[in-house]
Amino acid sequence: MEVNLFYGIIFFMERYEPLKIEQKWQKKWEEEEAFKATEVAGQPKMMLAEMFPYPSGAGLHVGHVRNFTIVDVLTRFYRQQGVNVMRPFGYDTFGLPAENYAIKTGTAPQEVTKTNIDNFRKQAKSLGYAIDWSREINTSDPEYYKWTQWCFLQLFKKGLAYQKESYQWWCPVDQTVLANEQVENGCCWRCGHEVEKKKMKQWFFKITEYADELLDEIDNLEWPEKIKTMQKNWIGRSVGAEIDFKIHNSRSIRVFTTRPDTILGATFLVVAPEYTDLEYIISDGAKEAVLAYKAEALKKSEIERQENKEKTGVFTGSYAVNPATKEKIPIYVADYVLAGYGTGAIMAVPAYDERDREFAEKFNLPIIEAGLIDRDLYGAPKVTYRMRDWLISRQRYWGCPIPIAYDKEGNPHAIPEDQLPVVLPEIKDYKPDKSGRSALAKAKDWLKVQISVKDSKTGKTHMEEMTRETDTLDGYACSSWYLWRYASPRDTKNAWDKEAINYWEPLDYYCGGDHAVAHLLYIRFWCKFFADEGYLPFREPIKRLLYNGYINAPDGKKMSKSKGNVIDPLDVINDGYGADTLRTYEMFIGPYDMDAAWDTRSVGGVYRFLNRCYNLEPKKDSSDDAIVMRHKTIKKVTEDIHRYNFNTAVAALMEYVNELYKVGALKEDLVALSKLLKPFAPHLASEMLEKLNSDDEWPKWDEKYLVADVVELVVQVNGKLRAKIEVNADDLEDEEKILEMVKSDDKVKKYTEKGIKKTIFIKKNHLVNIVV
RNA sequence: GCCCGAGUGGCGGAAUUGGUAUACGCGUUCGACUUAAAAUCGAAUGGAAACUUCCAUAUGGGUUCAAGUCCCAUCUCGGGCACCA
Repeated sequence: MEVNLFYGIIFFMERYEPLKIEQKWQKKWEEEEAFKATEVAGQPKMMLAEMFPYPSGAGLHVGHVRNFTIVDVLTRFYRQQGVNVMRPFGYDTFGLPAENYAIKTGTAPQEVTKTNIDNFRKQAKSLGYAIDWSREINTSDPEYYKWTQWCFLQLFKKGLAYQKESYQWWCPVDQTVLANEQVENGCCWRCGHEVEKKKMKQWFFKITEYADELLDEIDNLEWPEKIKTMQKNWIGRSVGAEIDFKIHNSRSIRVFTTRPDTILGATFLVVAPEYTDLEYIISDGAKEAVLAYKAEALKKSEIERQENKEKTGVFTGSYAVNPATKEKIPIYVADYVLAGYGTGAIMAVPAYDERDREFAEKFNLPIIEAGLIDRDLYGAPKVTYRMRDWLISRQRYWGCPIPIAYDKEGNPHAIPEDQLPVVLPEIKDYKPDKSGRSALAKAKDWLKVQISVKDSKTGKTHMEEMTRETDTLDGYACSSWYLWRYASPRDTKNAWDKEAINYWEPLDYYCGGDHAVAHLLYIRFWCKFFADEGYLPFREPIKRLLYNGYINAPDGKKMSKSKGNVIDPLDVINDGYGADTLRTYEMFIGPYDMDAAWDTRSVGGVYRFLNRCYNLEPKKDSSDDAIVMRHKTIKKVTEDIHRYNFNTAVAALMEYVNELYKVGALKEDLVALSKLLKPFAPHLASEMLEKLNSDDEWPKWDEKYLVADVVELVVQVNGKLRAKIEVNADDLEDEEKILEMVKSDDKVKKYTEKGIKKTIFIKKNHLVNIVV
C-alpha cells in the first residue's frame, strides 16, 4: 500500500486489482438477478441480441467477445438511460462438430453439448455481460425443438414444406446433402471437400414464395448496405418472358429469357444436361453421344465446371421452330445452361449474348444481327429468381428430427402436434453411411409410430403404423425462430407468447459477423410466413443489424489452431488484465465493423487507462476548463455510442482522464467519468460509483458550457494556415471587425503585402481565408 | 469477368456537413523516482530543413478561395457473386 501526501490529508492509494473487483460484482449481479427483464407497461423498451453462438469445445474466442461486448455496451448504455432492456442469450447446438466429436470419441453429442454450454456460460459470466440468464435457450433441448417441429408443421400444412426429387449438392465426406447457401466455391462449408451432384428426394422450404417481398423490403431495413446488396444479389430477380419453341405437334421446349426482344437472332436452343425432358428431345441417332455427354457433365464437380469455361456441348439431332422467324433451329445440350434456373432451357442469341456467341463460334452456328422487336410479341411475361428453394433435410443424426412419418404407400403424414416433440433417440452408432439415410435409420424401435388417419370414404379415424422420417433438419431451421422464443422462453403451450412478442419485438439490435445471406434471409422468410399465419404482428424480425468485423491474429492472419496464433480471451483476463480491460480494448481496437489485428501491447495501454481512472483522486476545486471538458466528454461519448463509434468514445474518455490529471478532478468529474465508463468497463465503474455513493444514471450535458467566450480564429492565406488569433466569440457576429483584426495582425501582414484579392469568412469554423 | 468496400506517421487508427491533417493508443527517445530493474509519473515524437519555410492522406489529373473528404483515370488490398440466359 502506497501512502500519498496531499493537501495535508493522507490518502491510502489502493492498487487496481481487476480480478478482485470483477468477482465481487459478478457475484452481486448473479445474486440480484440484476438484468432480469420483465414487461413494464408505459416504459420505453429495447431488445438486443447477438447471433447466438455455437458452443464449441474451444470455448469463447476473441471474436465472440467483440460481438457480445458491442451488444453489452448498448444494453448498459440504454439501461443507464432508464430504458427497459432485454438482452437474452442462447446456444445454437445442433450440428456437425458435436456429432463428429461423438463419432471420434464415443461420447454422446448430448453430453458434449452440455459440457460445452456449461463452459461457455461460465466464460460469458466472467466477462460481466448484462444478460438475463433466465431466458437462456438451447436449440437441442427437446423443450425447444418441440417448437421447431411445430414451426415445420405449420409450413407443411400450408404446402411450404414439401418433398422434391432433384439433383442436389452432396458432400461425400459428411455424407449429407447441403443447401445452396452452404456450398462455398464448390466445396462443403463444414469440411471443405468438393461437393457432388446427387439425385435424391429431399425436403424443401418454399422460400421462393416470398422472393418478391424479401427483395422489396430490403431497402427499408436499417442494415449495412453490404449485407443488403448481398441479399439482393442472392435473390437475383430477373424480369423476362417464357417462350415456347415447337419441336413437333405434341411437344415444345419452353425457354426463359430476359431479352424476348432479341428473338429474331435466336439461331439455336440449348438445354441443360439435367434437363427433365431430355429423353424426349434426343433423336435416335444422337442418343449415345448425348447420354455420354450428360454422364460426363454430372460427374464433373462444380469446381471443374467453373475452371474450364471453354464451351462444350453436343447436338441432340432435333430441331425446333423459332416462332418469330419460323426458321428450323437446332437443339443442343450444353453444361453452360443450368438446370435449376429458369426452365433449364434457353434460346441462344449469339449476336447479343457473349456466351451464346462463344458457343456458336465453336460449333459453327449462324450469328444473325437481326433487329429488335417489341418485348411483348412472343411468350408470356415471367419473373425468375436466382434464389432456389431451401433444402432442409440432412442425412445426419445430431439435428432436430423432421416430424413426419410415411404410410405404406410412402406418403408423408404430419406427426400430430400433441405427439411433439419427436425426441431424438439416444443411439450408440452415429456414423452416417452411403445409404443416403441418417444413423436414425438404425434405431429400429424409434422408427415405428402410430398415427391417426381419417378414412376419406367413411370419415372415421383409425390408428395406423407408420415409419418415421430419418432425416434431420438443417441447423438453420432451428435458428430461424429463436429470437421469438426469447420473448417467452419457458412457454409450454406456445412457441412464443403473442403478448410478450408484441411487447419486446421486433428486435431493436442484432449483432453478428457472419451469416449475411443464409440465416439472415431464412429468419426474414419465417417471419413473413408466421405473420401471414397470424402468429407475428410484424413482417421484418430485425430492425437494426450491426455486422461486426473479425479480429485477426497479431500477424494479421486469421486465427487458427493449426497456425498456433490463437489469442484466448480467458488468458487475457487471467493474466491479470481482467475482463474490463479486455472489453474496453476490443471496443478501442478500431471501428466495430472493420477487421482488426490483435495487438497485445495495446491491451496494456487500455489497462493503464483503467488504472488511471481507478486512481484519480477528487480535489476540492478545479478549473473552468475541466467543467467544459466534462460536458464535452458527456456529449461526445453519448453521441459516439449512438453512432456505434465505440473506439472514439473510449478515446474521448482517455482524453478526459488525461485532462483531469492535469487540472484536477472534482467529485462530479469522477461521477461522470464512472457513468460514461460503465458500458465498457462495468465492474470498475460500479466499484467507483459505489465509492462515490452515486447511482449510474446516464449523465446529461449542458450546451451552455460548450459555448466558449474566447475562440481561436484560424487565418489562412491562399488556403495555408498562417496564423491563429484569439477573439471574443461575440465578435464572430461582426464580419467587418473580424477582417480588420485579421488584416492588422503582424503575422498576417507579412503574407498580404502584395494586396488582398478576396477574403472568405466561415463563421461556424471561425476561419478566415485570404486570397492574395 | 461483374458488383461493393478500403488505401492517412514506425504500427492500430482520428478528422461526423468540403474548412486548423495525424485526436486517442502502441512503439521509440529523453528525464524523474530507485542501489538497480519493473511499475508509475513527466516531456518529445510525420519527413526534410533549421528559427520560418517547404513537402506529405496509394498514383496522375480536375473542380474550388479551400480537397483525406467531391469528379475522372490508374494501381494495390479486402469482401461478395461467378456461365443465372
